[in-house]
Amino acid sequence: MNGESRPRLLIVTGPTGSGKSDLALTLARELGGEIINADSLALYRGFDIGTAKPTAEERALVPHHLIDVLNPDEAFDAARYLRAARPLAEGLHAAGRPALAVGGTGFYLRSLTAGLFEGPGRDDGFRARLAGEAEAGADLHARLAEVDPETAARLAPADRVRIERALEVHHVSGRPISAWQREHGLAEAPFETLTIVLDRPAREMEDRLRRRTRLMFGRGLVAEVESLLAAGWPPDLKPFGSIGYRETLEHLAGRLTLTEAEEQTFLATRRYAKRQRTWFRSQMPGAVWFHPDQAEDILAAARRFFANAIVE
RNA sequence: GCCGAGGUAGCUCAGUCGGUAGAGCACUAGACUGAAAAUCUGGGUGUGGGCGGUUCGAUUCCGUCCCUCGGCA
Repeated sequence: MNGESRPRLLIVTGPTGSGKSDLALTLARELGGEIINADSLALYRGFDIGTAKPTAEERALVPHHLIDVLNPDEAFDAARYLRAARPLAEGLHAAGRPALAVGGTGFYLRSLTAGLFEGPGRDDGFRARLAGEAEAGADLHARLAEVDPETAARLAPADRVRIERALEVHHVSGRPISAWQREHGLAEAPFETLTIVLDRPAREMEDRLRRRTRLMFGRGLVAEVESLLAAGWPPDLKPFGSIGYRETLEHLAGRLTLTEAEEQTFLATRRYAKRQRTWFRSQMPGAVWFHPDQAEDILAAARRFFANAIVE
């Protein structure tokens, strides 16, 4: 189909440590574009070293959006990401500037490009009540089976995040989440997208993640955490539960040596990279996979993508 | 050299009154619609230190050698 062409959005993603940020910076400079962060943790101010956030110099070279926009105690989720990122991408397109969504949070990227059903948002009061009941021994999975057997059958009894969300949606809207999901079908497509997934051979990733982890601790991850704590942020905030930060907190609490904290951070990062790959494979069909060394090819593909009228 | 303890999965270990073995972590595959660096699901990957003996059958019992750790010389 021709007609009104949708705004174009170039997505650059890949597992942690694949080299997304560097390549995206190159692409954005060559294309004269701007970067919209798609990393769930780079949103938080003060979490710099452990998130390998782009430096001030890098951000001076290319405009970056959605970085350092949250305090550590601010709630955030895929819906808020969608609401923040979509207007940015549309605005860049309207201004004639290539928009690049760059980051490893696959769920956010899919939400941006495929949407989320427009049901009820998070209800913290309800969540708190549920948590209390679960504490008291309530079988939430069984409860879900009564109101939404389809979803209960799909979810493992231990998957409390999804079970609580499903109960919440039913409680607030009176409709099972499975109905919302079927109706929505992840069928939104507000953008014309080119999705580039960067990846490297296992051996290479292993070396890079080792080096990356050592560098984070060498650059003062422990001091960064200490200063966040000194600023009064409690250690149970969401971003403190992320890789590198939780291990550092364990170290500061005396439960891990520095060496153990670094080793566990490395292992967790490697495991996370694997999960990301699995997500990109199954949830981002149509993505084009490259080795970051193929920068020339990627740039050429990106130029074509932004230059040509896309005809479907 | 002597005495003691121990060699079982990639690591730390459990167990087998003799019927070829299993936990955690690691690894691997997967799921994912408002917590996503989160949350969860499946999979055991093994010359049981070497050689010999007893036995229908040895990782298990016996002998011997090797190795590791500790103690004594």
